[in-house]
Amino acid sequence: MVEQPQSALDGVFHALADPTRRAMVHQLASGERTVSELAEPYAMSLAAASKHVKVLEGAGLIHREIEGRVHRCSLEREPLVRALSWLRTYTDFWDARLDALDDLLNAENDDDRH
Amino acid sequence: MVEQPQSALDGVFHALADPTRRAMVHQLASGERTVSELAEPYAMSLAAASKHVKVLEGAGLIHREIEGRVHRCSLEREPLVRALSWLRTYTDFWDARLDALDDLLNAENDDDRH
DNA sequence: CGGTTGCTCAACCATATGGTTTATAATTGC
DNA sequence: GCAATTATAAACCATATGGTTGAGCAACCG
Repeated sequence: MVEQPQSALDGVFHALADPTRRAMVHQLASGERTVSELAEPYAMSLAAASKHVKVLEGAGLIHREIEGRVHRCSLEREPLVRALSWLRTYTDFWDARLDALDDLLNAENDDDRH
Repeated sequence: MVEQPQSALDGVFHALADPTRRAMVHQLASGERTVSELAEPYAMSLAAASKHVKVLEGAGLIHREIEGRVHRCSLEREPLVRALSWLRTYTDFWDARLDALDDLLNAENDDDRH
């Protein structure tokens, strides 16, 4: 499988597209959790929750530390930052466009540089 | 319960999970595009591209203006901001944890809250 | 008018996804 | 050793997704 820089975002956004997985991220934000702990809030089998954890892990969003029979999961910041950066590119661009419009509307000078 | 409208994020993250759709967002960042223009760079049928546009529209990421037979699409900022905010919650939280750790390492007091 | 363009819709197909249940492996505890 | 706990794997199912082709429709053009 050829991993292109964009395909990393595929996994991250896809992982975050599921409300259960986002809720798991939320849980992990307050500290490490075992798979059982992550699964506990949801009306689904442990196996199903385990799959969600696997998707999050595959996207790099969590790190798994195996301690005996317990799998302890923790949040990884980097993929979140990468997704954030991607989004910011476009929200910032929009801001820039709005700013430019604002500049035009409030124009004191017509300094037109890019 | 930080987030009730989680289903809105479902659509946004799902839409952004596809590289074609992210590329379309990229195209739209530099201005309005017709469906044909959005479809042109990709090795897929217009119908397929049209579906992608529909997904983006369904997620609220683009607005469609019909001018005669031409559908002119423009980027909507708000869903991007919403996704960004969601992500920032967790990257910021991480920062906070690192800050807290930093505080611990430099500890002068054992303030023990989270 | 008739042809072409821009786009969507419908039907279809292969694969992915999210869930289930049952089975299995490894660890822990009595 | 045996039983319970923690978690994954495997098989299965329904639905969603992303693509195709072909039809159809409205709008522009000559």
